[in-house]
Amino acid sequence: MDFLPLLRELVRTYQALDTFSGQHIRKLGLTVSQFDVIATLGNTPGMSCRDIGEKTLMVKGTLTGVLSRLEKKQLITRQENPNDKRSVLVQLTPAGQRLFERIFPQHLAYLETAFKRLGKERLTTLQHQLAALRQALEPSHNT
Amino acid sequence: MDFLPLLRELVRTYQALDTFSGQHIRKLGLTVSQFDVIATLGNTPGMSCRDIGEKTLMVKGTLTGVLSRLEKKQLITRQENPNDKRSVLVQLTPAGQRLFERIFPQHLAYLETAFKRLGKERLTTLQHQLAALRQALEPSHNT
DNA sequence: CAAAAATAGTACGAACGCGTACAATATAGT
DNA sequence: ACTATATTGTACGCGTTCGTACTATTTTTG
Repeated sequence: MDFLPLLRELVRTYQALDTFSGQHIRKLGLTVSQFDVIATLGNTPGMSCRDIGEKTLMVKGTLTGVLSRLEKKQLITRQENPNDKRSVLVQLTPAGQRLFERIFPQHLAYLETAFKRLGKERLTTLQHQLAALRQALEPSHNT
Repeated sequence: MDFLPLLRELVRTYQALDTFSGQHIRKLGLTVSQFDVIATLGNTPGMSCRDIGEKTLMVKGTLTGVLSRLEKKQLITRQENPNDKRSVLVQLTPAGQRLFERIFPQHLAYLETAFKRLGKERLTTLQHQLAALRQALEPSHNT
């Protein structure tokens, strides 16, 4: 049971990130998930739900709801994709694009205030160590 | 923006842990949150909501709902605390205790299959590095 | 002691998050 | 071509998560 402290620390750190990020984003009028979608779609010609889910790490069922709320806010549009009628082309509206341009750099700068305290070196190390842990937890590794 | 890959990896690893743990727990008939509460209360004389929240990293509002569902399943009881009438004493029922004894060691062993792949050394290192990141993200550090 | 501030839980609404089931379409296998 | 299978997205239900407001008690303070 040597791993329990690490397990707890992982949860706490994740929560700390979510709180830190979320407090700022909520002031800008979005949720973290909504921000992630806006940030993903910014400066692109649009993407399918599948692609957005891959980038934002949301499962498709979750994404449907988030997109609907963004659509209601008139920040994105959903159009049919002529090449594949199963899929949907999601794009920022002009208002969505303006919002993106306003808040994305601002939020990145905000995040940087925290991360710059850790050297660039440590960021990479930590990232790799997390990846190793993740792989140990992933099903492909459990065959 | 050097930190974005780390940020993404943190989320992915957290999700991987949740999925890995959750798949097993759901088979045992509980959610991860419910399991956390059961595991926390096991082998104790009972605790207040405040203490449970501290151990499980749940905020009190979340805990209320989780406890109510466990109460409905007759796995815990809520009793008045005579010393402080604001607080509540939460305890496992006999059924809850039996469930704890049955699934807690089992789930620990399950988790260990993943964590044992990383040396004990790496567990500690990772834990400390996560703690450093968390502290950079916490409000006390932003004064 | 009396008023003010802190603490313990609950209530409630909004949004996730995930698993499952489903309909529509596309792709493979034969 | 035709059927079996895979993929895309939505619908839905359950449980969580969080913020805010609220009640009931301590505890602190003037």
